[in-house]
This record gives sequence, structure tokens and C-alpha cells, in this order.
Amino acid sequence: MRLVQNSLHQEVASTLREEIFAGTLAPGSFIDEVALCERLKISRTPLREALKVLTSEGLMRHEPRRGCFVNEVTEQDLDDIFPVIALLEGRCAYEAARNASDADLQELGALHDKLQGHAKAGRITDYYATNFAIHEAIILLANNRWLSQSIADLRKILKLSRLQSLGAPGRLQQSLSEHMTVFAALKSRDSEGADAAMRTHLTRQREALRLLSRSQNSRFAS
Amino acid sequence: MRLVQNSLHQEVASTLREEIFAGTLAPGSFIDEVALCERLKISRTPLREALKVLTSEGLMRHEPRRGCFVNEVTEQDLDDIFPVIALLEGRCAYEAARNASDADLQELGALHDKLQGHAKAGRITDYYATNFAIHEAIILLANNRWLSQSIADLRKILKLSRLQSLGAPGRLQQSLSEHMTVFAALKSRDSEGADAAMRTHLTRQREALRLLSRSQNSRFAS
DNA sequence: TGATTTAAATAATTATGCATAATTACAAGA
DNA sequence: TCTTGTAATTATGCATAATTATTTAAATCA
Repeated sequence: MRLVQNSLHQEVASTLREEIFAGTLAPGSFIDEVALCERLKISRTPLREALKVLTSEGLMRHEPRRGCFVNEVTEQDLDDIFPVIALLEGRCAYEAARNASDADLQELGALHDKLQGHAKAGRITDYYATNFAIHEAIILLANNRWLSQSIADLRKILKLSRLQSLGAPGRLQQSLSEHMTVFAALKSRDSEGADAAMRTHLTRQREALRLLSRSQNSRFAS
Repeated sequence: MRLVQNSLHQEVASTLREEIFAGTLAPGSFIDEVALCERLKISRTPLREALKVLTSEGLMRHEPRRGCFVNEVTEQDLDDIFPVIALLEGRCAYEAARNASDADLQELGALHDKLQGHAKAGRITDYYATNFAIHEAIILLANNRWLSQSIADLRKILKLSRLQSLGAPGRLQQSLSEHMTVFAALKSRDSEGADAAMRTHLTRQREALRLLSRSQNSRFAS
């Protein structure tokens, strides 16, 4: 017997969210409700409820009497979002520097050791995962539910664009160095320094992405 | 001929949002779907779709197999949210100082004149409206869609608590003075100053609220 | 032939019905 | 009287049916 933890529309929303992040549902694509229902073996009601959720998360848009479309992320969006995330995560680093216990710092230290290992070995996927874990840890240390929420909302939009800046030449090492600067500030309880270092890290991240997209555009434009 | 602008669930979501902000649907209260359907003269499907939207906006919560409840805002939430809004609107002021045209500043000036008039006459409701318009104008001048969005999301949660700090003795004058400081910085294109002044304004706002809620609690606790 | 209007098809939106889970009330026994 | 178990009621969740809008294509008129 199946004990239902989450309602179906929540499950469906999660599934679709993952498919969007994975690119299975490509940005700009139209949602054919009937087809999706058949593929997911559900009826239209829970699907439509899931679409409402994803729409108010900003992953989709709803055009009345036309249907739902997966949203696209423009370069302008990236230019808008990154400074805001930099501001918010900078604040997280600031708070983390004040809140972190010695045990917290030790755990963070272990994560940074892993990060260093991945960088040295050029394991981009692993680096990405550990990088993500570090950001999450610092956000958690800030201990501010709504600060976390705001960051999560914006990061969701970023994930929509499925960008991978770490492939850019030299970016892996640069990213590592920026992370170590943040961590050094955290260890020395330098909240202002941690704030600034985190903002720098995310600003550089945006710059790396911009360079990457430029080179891709010029490749296709020729 | 176009008959329907927005879908029904959007209309319903707006209606409910307003009722939540107005207190008709009180924080913590349970949503009786059938009763609401009868009151709004609609069926359950669009209502349920609207509830999904409000839930992912954070205005309601959904307990599986139990139903929807209007969310409550705690003092902890306020302590968390205000610093974040201060950060974000501070950034808006920073950007506004760089972006505003002379015409923009003139319009802002007119709003501040109105604000001053309302303060002098003690018209709290009017002051509140103009105050809101000024915040909106500055947010708009920042010209960053996602910055605006983040602020709007958080302000929605604040509105849930229906707080009114301006009734506190002296707060009206203090608020006015803070606004004039922000505006002065904007006029002199002092972006750092505008940032700092806006952060101060919102921090003081939180402090005024805290004093007010303390005095109310002590009144009821006696 | 081109444009405008109308009709039919297609797709989104809303309504309704039924099954299932949860809560409440009532009764029986300790 | 309190606790436990069972039955009845209430409400949610999902599927399907009905309705309404939009689009496309055809037909008629200028």
C-alpha cells in the first residue's frame, strides 16, 4: 500500500523542474499538456497545478488561453541576477564569519581540501559539486531563512540557463583561489573581508561566463 | 473580441492575496475550499490552482491531505527579512543614484514634497501611500528586473503581517528625515551615501516596529 | 483576386463526480 | 471518568466531462 507523503502535483513539479534543469524541457519550449500527461501517466489536473507552481517560481510563463512555455534566460537576466546573488551571498559570508563555530570551520576546511583536490586533478564535475556544497554550507551558516530563500529563488533561474563557466581555461584555478580567500576570511572572523571576497568570487564568475558565451557566439556567428 | 484577459485562477489568486493582506483571511486560518468556492461563486479547480500559486509565493502553506493554511509571520521572520530588504533596497538606491535622469529626480522631488506635506499634517494613510510610491520609484530607477522581483517577493511576506509602524510616536517625522537624507544623496549622485541612507531607513523601520510590538505585547500581557 | 466574415476544429479552462485519507464523535469497557 | 476503538462525517486529491475561447480554413462578397 502506498502511503502518500507529497501530493502528486508536488512530485510532478519536482520532476518537471529537474527536466527543465537537465534541458529535457528546453527553454522556450511549449508545454503540451495532453502529451505530458500521457508520458507521466497522470491526468491533467495535477499537471496543471504543477505548472502553476513552476510559473510562480519563474521557470515557466503562462499565456492565458495559449498555455505554458519554459522561460528563457537572457544575457540581460544574467547581468541582473549575478550582482544580486553576489550581494546576498556576500551577506551570507558576512554572517557566517560571525556565526560559524570551530566545528563548522573544520567541516568547511574539509570541503575546501576536497575542492583543492578536484581542482588539481581537473575533475570539473566533482569540483562543481563541492563548490555547490560550500556555497550551501555558507548560506546555511548565515542562519537566515529568508536570505536563503531569496538566493534559492534566484539560483533556480540561473540553473535554467544551464551554464558551466568552469570549462573556461584557467577558471578552475581562479575559482579555487577565490574560494580560499573567502575561507581565509571566515577563519579569521573577518566578516567584511568574507563579504567582499564572496562578492568578488561571484562577480568573476559572471565575467568568466560572459567570456565563454562571447567565444561561443563568435564561433557560431562566423 | 477578447472576452477573458486573465484566467480565473489568476483573478482568484489576486482576490485571495488582497483578502490576506486585508486580514479577511487571517494568518493561521484554515482554507475551507468548498466554503470559499461558494463565496466566490467558482468551482474548486480554479480555486485550488490559485492556492498553489499563493503557496509558492509563501503566503500560504500546504499540508498534504490536510489542506491550506494562511501563513503567519513571526518576529524572527521580521528580523530575518528586514536586513535583506535593507540590503536590496540599499542597492536600488545605489543604482538609482547613478541611473536617475534630471527629470527622474524632479519627479522624485515632487513625491518628497508631498511626503513632507503629509507628515506635517499628520496624514498617516497618505504618508504611507506616498512613502510606498517613493520606494517603488527608487526600485524602478535601479532598472534591474530581478532585484525588483526579490524585493517584491519579500515585501509580500511583510504585508502578510499587516504592520503599521508609522503610528509610533515620532516615527513619522523620523521616517521623513531619513527619506530626505536618501533623496539628498540621490540628488548629489552619491551612490554610496544613498545606499547607506536607505539601509539605515529600513533598519530604523524595523526598530520602530519592534518597539511597537513590545508595547502591544506588554499591554496584553498585563 | 483579395479581403472579410463565418464556421469548424483544436486546445485551454472550468465544473463535476468519485475514491481515499483524516478527523471527529460516540460508545463501550476498564 | 478516562481511555480506546470503531463508525460516520468531512475534506482533499485525482480523473473525466463539459464549456469556452482561439485559431485556422473555407466560403462568400466586394
